[in-house]
Amino acid sequence: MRMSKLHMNTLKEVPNDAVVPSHILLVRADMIRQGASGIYGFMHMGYRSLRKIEQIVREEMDAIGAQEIHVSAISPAELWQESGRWNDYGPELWRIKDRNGRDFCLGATHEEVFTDLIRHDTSSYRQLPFSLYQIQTKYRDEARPRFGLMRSREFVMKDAYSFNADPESLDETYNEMFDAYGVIFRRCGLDFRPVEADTGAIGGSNSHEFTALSEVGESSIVYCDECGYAATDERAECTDDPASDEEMRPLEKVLTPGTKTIEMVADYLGLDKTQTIKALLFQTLDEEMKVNGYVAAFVRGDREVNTIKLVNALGIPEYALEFAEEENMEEACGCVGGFTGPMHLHDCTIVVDSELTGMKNLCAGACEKDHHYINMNYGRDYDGDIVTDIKLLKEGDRCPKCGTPVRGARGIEVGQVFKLGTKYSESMHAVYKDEHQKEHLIWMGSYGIGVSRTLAAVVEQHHDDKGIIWPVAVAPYEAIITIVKNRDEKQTELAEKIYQELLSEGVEVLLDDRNERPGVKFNDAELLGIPVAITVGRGAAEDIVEYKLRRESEKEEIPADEAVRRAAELINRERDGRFNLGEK
RNA sequence: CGGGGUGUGGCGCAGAUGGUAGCGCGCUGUGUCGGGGACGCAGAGGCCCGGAGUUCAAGUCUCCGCACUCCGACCA
Repeated sequence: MRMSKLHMNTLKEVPNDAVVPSHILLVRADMIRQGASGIYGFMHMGYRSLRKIEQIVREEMDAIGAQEIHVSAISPAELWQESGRWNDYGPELWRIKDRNGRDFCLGATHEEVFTDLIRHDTSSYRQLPFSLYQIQTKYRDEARPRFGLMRSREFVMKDAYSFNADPESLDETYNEMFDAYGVIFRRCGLDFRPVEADTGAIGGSNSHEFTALSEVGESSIVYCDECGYAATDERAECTDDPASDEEMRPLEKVLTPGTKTIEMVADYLGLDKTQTIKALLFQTLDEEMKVNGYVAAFVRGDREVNTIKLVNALGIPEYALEFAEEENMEEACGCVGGFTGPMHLHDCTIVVDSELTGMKNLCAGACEKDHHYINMNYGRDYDGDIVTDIKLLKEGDRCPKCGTPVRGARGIEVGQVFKLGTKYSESMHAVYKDEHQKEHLIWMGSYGIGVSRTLAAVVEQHHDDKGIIWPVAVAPYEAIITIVKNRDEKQTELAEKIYQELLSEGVEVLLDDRNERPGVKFNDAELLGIPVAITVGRGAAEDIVEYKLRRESEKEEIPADEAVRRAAELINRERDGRFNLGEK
């Protein structure tokens, strides 16, 4: 590609609405452009990189025998009603009507569509197992799109679905997918961790998230260096502290004026936070998003409530739980803001973290202004409607597998795999017959990769203050030839020669033949992040060029032939990203 | 959804106390340049987000919308 013909307009200044590096750089390099909040289009450079990621995904899916298809991004409401997700998915599902008023939605994910697709023509165990996938634009009407491609309302996703005869077969496919995901993200040059995850709105029994490590990521994970355990913080089980063997002391109500927070109470009474009970008040919503109940959740004062565990314990979808409107709940349930405890509450579901049942003589709100109880004990003084683990695991807490303190990290969720089990085959009646004519539900798995988000994750992990540093495997172009002085025929001729030679070597190469000053060209080459840069300048008469890799700081003056040879060699070695597979 | 911020040429911004718009970048032409976002000269380009008010007069003041964005909630 001759850059004089390229339609591209790089930006010198940081766009005013971009805050994270991937967003800033992708916009500045004119790889993406915003259409509306959370809606982006891809310009030539960005689209090339996107397609490279797609291609890596495609190759690895094909390698494990998954078959690529392509269905519509629009699906009829009936399918979603059949599975129950027309309601369960919540406002994030982007609903549209046709001219006759018939309901549709833009596909947020395609479990229903794929299940429907195969249920009519899958009748025998002999047809199983198989997997289908597509690479397609997905739509989720996010409450808060942000950070460019990181969380957008329209995004490119690879979604795969497996159809298996039994749980063992599903396990096998799941493991193949899991391994393929590792290969895909390594080939893209990402530093990532697979972690145990919650199944969320997709459902199912078992799930792993692939998290690309990044400070600006929205996922929070914990992992154990000792035993290798890794999970999203919301998913991670917590180990309860051992039960106390203290004697139960008599319950006592004490005056604690103005102590609305755990810190204040603990200070005022001279207690450790572990001797207090923290209350969090929620309200639950029905399908019309109207309040239909209240929940009081209790954890030890030093802990945080994990709302994912809480909704799972309550058996409600995530969107149906939110913090309570305090006054309303006080009126309905008898709690008192800042002084709520597990006693004297009524008309609400009381959820008690399992750890509290073993703790003795704790301090909790008395549901009366400026008063707390001390020496409160589970079983004697209060009970819970639900008693289970609702704590958030934090850095430094004990690993649920081996007890070593875990570490925390942030990351970008670039992929997630689910064992769906029979959730969809049951609601949508997808069955097969075994060799004895007996009907069984099909076991399913679902496997997603956020392709456009992966692009953002690569940039997050590969950039410097000058711009992007693409790994060769996902670079829009692999090499760039910069002509320092366009008017110098020696330079243009040599650059042209190198250009042709690289093309004939199969290298994807940009020739910067624009009538610009060298500074502009160098800056663009670095902003765009092209892995190999060959500069044709004052040495042109002697056939000497400058050879530099974007990811390294040293430049070398070498003969043009050698530059071509070295560029082609490096690019051919790194082009498919497989050289990364040996790393770990 | 709650709380904040911002909407002014393509982009980034400035426009006290109301008087009909300016700067930098970019763009067009031209000349001098040519190894790190050059300089000179000459230009083009704006219903100041929308609507309704107040006023002799509104980018500026008042309401009401809308959009984008940040923090949180939500989502994954």
